[in-house]
Amino acid sequence: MAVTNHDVATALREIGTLLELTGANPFKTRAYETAARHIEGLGEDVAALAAEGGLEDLPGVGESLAAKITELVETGELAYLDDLRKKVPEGLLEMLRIPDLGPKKVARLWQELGITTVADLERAARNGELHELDGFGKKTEANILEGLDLVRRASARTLLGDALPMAEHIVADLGKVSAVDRIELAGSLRRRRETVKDVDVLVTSANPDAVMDALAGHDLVERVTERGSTKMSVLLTNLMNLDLRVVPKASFAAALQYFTGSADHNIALRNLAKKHDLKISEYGLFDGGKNLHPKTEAALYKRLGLAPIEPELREDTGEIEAAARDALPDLVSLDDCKGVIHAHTVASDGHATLEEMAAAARDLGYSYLVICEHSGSASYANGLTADRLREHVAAIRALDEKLTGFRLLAGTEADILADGSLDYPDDLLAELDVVIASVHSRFKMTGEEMTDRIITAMRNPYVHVVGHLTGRLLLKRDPYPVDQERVIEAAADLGVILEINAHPSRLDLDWQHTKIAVQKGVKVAVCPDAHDTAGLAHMRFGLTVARRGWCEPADVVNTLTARRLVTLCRTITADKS
DNA sequence: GCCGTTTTCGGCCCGACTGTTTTCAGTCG
Repeated sequence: MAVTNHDVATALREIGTLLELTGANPFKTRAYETAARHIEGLGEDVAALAAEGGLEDLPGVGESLAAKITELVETGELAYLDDLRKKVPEGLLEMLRIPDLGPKKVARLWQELGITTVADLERAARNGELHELDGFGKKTEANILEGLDLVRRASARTLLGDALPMAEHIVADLGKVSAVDRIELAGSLRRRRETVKDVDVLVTSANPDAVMDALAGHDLVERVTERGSTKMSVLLTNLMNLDLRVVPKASFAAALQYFTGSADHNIALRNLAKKHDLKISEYGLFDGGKNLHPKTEAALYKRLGLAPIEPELREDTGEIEAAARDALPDLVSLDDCKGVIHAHTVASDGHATLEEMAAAARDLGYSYLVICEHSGSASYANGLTADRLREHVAAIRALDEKLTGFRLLAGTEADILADGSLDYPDDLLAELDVVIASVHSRFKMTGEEMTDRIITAMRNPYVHVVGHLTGRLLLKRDPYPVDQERVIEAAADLGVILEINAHPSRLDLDWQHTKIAVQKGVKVAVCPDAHDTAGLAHMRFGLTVARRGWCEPADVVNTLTARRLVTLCRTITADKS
């Protein structure tokens, strides 16, 4: 299997981490991480770029890294990484996951006490061997044991779909506290990352202690882990960490920008500030010793010669350069979406009726809903045989007739069989308004077989949309191997739409490939994959992917009216026939 | 290891908090 951009980025990151553990120059380790990030966000194949000799044009890639990347993509191996792996015990990487244990401490535990695994570490901590070490005290030893316990109980990351509602609930409650002046969610939640490690909340207040007391007493707070005069950390009941920062009123905009991140975006922004002889911190934008106190984030960006950058775009993947040229996308929003595509009902594995789903979609302000049940091969999901689908289409048409001011459209989420065919006959598919084709079985093919399978399905004239392209379940199941770039090329070529499955566990396409797809002119459909009326709210999470993927309204087919969506699908079929 | 509107060498974002320290290193974001 060819070496992908992701493989290269992973290898470079591992080198960075291993170098940290060997006590290398921290700027050298950072260089590996920077390069990894740029390669992961790259819109083209790094192997192809290596073949053309263009690697050194990439930001963060110089002579040395270009040689290593070339070796990796040409041979599938990297001697430098293999050597590092031989030098550094594998268990040290696992130890780094423990809070407050960083590369320096782990390296000392390894070199001075011979600790190479988490099991060694726990035994040594319980035996009181750690506090003998210079710079390690009894408190550190106890914290390591506590951290070990936490790592075992908590998953490292939390789904956006779980974390965001919880964080919004806490922010709303704190907002009612009289000592709170302004309060905003910051960090990766504000950027709407698909999974998050913790919650960042920013507050201005004349009485920080009162705010901290209120947080400490909140129902969703398990215990306080850190509390200073401007910063507090708590462990939430779901074992997520929440950081609260209190800043002066005049610093709010700078602090919001700062604590929203990402770290990479902020580093790039600070470098840009330096070129303007300015300095940025969470307290403001400084010209010499003078704080310019930007009133809004937009004002801060403007002072640096940049158009305002939406939080979802702040990943240092080209947004700063685009802002400098005033070439940022006009991001799609939920309000732009006129209709919902991809919902199930009791006919397959959903929990609500056609009537209930249609009413719920209309109540949310949408003007149409496309019903897409599973097909017969998805027997586990009570998928519809051809005969049952014919009856179901008739029921959808009949209900659509009765509804006023709202359209109910007939679709399917048909299984893509192992050979790339669908399990419905063409004459039946031709009756449907929207045909989504998805892989739900036989995940263990090679990447090449899987990619061929999906592209074969896309060539079927009646297929309008490819569902959840990689089949990933966030924090649970890795994507099956599929060459997403090749599928995107095929979609551009065939005019096929790619689904952004909006279920919080999927968010598939991911935002990185969404960005690549729309850059190539591919349209996307944000699909809640709703199995009940509450599931229609997943649209919100799908939109975060679209926005992080630089989608404008015209890139997203949900912004079309029902009539225009049906016309688009007919055109796709006609163009392929 | 990368990079240059001052630089091909000497920088590399910046600050809060904790714990182990009597002035600071490590970690985190």
